[in-house]
Amino acid sequence: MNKRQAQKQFTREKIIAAAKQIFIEKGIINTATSQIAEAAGIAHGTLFLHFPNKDSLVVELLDAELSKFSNNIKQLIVETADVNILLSQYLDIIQAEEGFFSSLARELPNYKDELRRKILFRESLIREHFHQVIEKGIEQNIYAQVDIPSALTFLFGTINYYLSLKTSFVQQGSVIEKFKPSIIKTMKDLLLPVQ
Amino acid sequence: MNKRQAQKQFTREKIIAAAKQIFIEKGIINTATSQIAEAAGIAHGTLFLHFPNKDSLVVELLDAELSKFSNNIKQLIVETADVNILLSQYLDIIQAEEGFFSSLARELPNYKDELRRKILFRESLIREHFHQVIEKGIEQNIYAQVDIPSALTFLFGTINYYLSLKTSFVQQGSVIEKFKPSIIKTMKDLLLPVQ
Amino acid sequence: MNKRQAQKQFTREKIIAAAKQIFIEKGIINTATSQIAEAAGIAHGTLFLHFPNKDSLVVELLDAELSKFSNNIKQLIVETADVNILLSQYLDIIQAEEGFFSSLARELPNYKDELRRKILFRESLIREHFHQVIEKGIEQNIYAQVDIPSALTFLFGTINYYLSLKTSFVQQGSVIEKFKPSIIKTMKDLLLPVQ
Amino acid sequence: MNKRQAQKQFTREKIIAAAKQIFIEKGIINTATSQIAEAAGIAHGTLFLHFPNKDSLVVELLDAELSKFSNNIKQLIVETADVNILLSQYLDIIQAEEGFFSSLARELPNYKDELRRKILFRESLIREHFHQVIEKGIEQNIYAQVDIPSALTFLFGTINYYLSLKTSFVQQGSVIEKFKPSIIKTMKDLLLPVQ
DNA sequence: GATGAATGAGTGTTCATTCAT
DNA sequence: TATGAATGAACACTCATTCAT
Repeated sequence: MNKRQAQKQFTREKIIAAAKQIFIEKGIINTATSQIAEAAGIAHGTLFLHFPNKDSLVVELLDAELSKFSNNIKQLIVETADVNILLSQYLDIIQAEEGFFSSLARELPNYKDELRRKILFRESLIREHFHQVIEKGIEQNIYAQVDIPSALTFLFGTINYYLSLKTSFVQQGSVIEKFKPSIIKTMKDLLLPVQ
Repeated sequence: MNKRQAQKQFTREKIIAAAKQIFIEKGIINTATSQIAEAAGIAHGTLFLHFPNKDSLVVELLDAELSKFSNNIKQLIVETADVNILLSQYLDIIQAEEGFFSSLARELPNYKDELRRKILFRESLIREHFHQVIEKGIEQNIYAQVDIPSALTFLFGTINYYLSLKTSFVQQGSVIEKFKPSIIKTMKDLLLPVQ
Repeated sequence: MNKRQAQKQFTREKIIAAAKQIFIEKGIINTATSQIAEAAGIAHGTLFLHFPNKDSLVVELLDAELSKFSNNIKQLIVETADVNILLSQYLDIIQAEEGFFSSLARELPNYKDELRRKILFRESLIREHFHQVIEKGIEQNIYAQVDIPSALTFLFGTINYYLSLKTSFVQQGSVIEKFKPSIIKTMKDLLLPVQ
Repeated sequence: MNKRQAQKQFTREKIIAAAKQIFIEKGIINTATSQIAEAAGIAHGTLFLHFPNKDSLVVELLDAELSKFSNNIKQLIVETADVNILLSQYLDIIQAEEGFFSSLARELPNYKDELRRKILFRESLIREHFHQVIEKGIEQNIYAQVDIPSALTFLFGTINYYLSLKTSFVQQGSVIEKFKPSIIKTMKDLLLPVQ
């Protein structure tokens, strides 16, 4: 990559970085593209040189971020077969980018169909991993015979709820950190085998 | 109340009614005040005679609606002591106004602090009822010794999740109707006493 | 009409008047709506209160102006059966609003289909009158047996040519005035009966 | 011309060729310079290396094209002394590049003074040829004693009118082809000698 | 000489809110 | 009290032109 390309890549990254920062702070939907450009230290028009429109910037931003996230999760999966540990580590990863996921949870229902589908598809891949681990646990009589999809919707729904209403649950600091024990405990209760 | 006051009250109610309709159909945040006024059959400026700004209309609308909802719930509570029945009826009430609650779930995270607090406070009252019923059940060894607040956050979080992403879960018809059995079943599993 | 309506009407007319002025001076296509608003002495947004978009302002402006023009022509028609007189008076009417017709001739080919059709339809009505007068003249052997539609296209095409390239034909003053004798003379030559 | 100069010349021609194509398809005024560059297969900035600004590209393009056209015409002139034949062949040449001349007719009135003057000067050269041929015809009593400049403005004005409003006269195919007979017939009528 | 990323003023349009009627 | 015309800041997006590489 020559200097030109590097420079372009750098600008693109400045935009993405600024957009991500703003996304975390106040969401993208209610942020003007001019503000994003200003935060990135570039001219307003430059933004549209790198992204044909605001939507595609959002798509790219979320796609990149969720892709990183997915990769982290995948590695995790391979290494553990215990739901509690998996869940604990999953929550840690979310917590590490909690501002991001909180904004995502807040804005997700307002995204256009296609983008929402894209994001929910990524979530479904993660659910799949949880599904397999729980399924094995049930086979081995470690876990109760719950309906796994329902149980997972409870889990993901609850995490989404905490994230989207984060500011109502904590004044500062991490919601996930605060409620992690209770989330894990409740999942444990739900999976507790009948004795 | 004299005639003038009655007239004023009537206009106010027309606005609220129109706003509610629009709120259900497409949410309030992305609806222009002029459209609300038009739907109410009043002049645009009249709206601001009754509400100092758009936000306060939303506050009033939601407050009124949730107040009605709360009353319905309260009656319900008195009459039942079984969580399953309570939950089933609670879901029925939500389903009866699913458009409204779906919009609410979608927009809630984007409301200003005060309004969000108000709405969550109402939710907390309902949680309280569930809490009491479950608590009694635990005392009577009918339910497992779960952490009640956590269990309830799972419940309300999940319902919220279904509602806010309604269009992703069902193409048409009711999400609540579709997932009611699985919600009830999973809560049952969660409360299942160790034997 | 109460004061309110009168005021609104007045504003609308201010916009139309300003737009017409600008239309004459430099054309509407290359004029920003903000400039039109400024010239009208109103806020930029006000313009869109009276016209849903720029196009509809142009349509209204042209429609109103051409309608006035048509009415003038109609009266003329009734009163004369001599092509030379008719043409002379027709040119006078154009000359009276030459700035307007010059801009129109310049911009017409660049208008959207629908608007262009509308305008050409009005022109066709006028052609119709000329057609009838010439037809009668031919029947009475006053005029040569020319193909009337073709002859009229020559006439209207030529007038259009002078108008659209006005600034190339005269530095100041009226093109129509300048070339009126030659236009009339040439039409006369064209209609001159074989003797 | 060394290799570098040759290369430069080649690039310049690529730009002109691409610009011509676009000019024919949709006109230059409403085409972005970036699109022209893209069509030419060069970088956007390169365009401004060869032409100081968009206008001068248009000037060059039209000048070159009209120069070729003029040469064709000149040859024609030498070979014929009959207006009908001359006109017929003139229309054929226009028809052969009708897309180009249609765009030109549409955009001409909107060009800056200097460019318009340049183009009209070329037209005047062609008029000159027609003038001479008609003049001779009049001397030989083949044609009526019309005012030649006026008659020619009728001719060129009419052709311009057909070209600039081409899409209103034909849905597809050539306007010139369609109206060639009537143009020739009407000119004949106009030049018909009094007997 | 060629590149193409960057610029920034400009575009048509929207909308919560104000205020004279 | 009710009206609705007016406001003007804000929005996403375009484009001729510049200049470091």
